[in-house]
Amino acid sequence: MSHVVAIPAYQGLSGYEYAMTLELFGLDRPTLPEVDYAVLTCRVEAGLLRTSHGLIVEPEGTIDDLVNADTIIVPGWRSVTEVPGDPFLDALRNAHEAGSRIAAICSGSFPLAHAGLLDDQTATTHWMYADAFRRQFPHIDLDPNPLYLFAENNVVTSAGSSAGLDLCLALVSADHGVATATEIANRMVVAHHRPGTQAQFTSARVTPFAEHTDLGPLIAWIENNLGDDLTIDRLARRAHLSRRTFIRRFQAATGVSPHAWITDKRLYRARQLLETTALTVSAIARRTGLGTSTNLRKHLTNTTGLTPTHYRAAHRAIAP
DNA sequence: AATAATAGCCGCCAGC
DNA sequence: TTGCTGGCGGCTATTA
Repeated sequence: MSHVVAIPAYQGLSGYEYAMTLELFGLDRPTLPEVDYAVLTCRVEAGLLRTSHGLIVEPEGTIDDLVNADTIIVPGWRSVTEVPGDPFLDALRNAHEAGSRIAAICSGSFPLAHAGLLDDQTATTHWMYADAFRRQFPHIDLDPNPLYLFAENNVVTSAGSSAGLDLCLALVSADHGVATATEIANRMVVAHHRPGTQAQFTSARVTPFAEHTDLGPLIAWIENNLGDDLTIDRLARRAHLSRRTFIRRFQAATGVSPHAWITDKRLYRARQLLETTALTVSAIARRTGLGTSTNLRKHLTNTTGLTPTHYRAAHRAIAP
């Protein structure tokens, strides 16, 4: 009997995540007979359903079908403030009660949280929504770092958009083993199966507000001098602040500690150099302030899961 | 892969 | 009082 994967559809859902889930679980793969998923899209709200970008979707099933699903994949919910209607929340609760595995992509974790399915669990979501999530659900332990996270109660949450693909592959892996998941990943031409523990890409989250603070000029200077020996003492002196105050002010401005922020920037620069130049890894490490190639390698694998060589190869494949 | 040295970080608290 | 500062001590993370 097929393993039923239900995808609830509502007004303003994420079309990308909806389609990605359909593609992964719905595509017929005759050469992988053991992979026997039956996808059922389920209408949660009445009327003409459009994705956040206006695509019209026409689900086959209804909200009542959720309870019979083996797995439910909840694509991005339209709002971090709007509480979904009770019928949807009840359906999620009933399905969970009945033993369905429930997975959320990106802001899809919000309906799960509203339904109480994440109470006293550890969950994740897109890093941009982390604050909104924590404010509304203080009793849920939110970890904004991983790509996806299996809670203890048969519920899984994941970070933004593409992390949903990693999540879905992880589900396949749980159902049919790593080899099958890898095979599917290869067919979808997804470069690699990334582990859930891999960090969400963080560079973007740290700068936007920083330049409007009193440390703005210093932060700009740091970005232009990543190759220098940037110790806390030197930076504090340059800012005419004590060590202690510098660290505090820096965190207030960027949200992360100086060292974490600088390493993030250095790695980002290193990635650019790996992509666009033929410099040796050691040279890139030196130039970006990461020091040694070993160190560069460590940070790169932590964040992307790829070694420098593989990282280069992956980008060459796209842009020779 | 394990280790030792070093630097970063943070709670605490007194002082302005 | 409140709020920010910054020195100290020591634990933790990072690096070589």
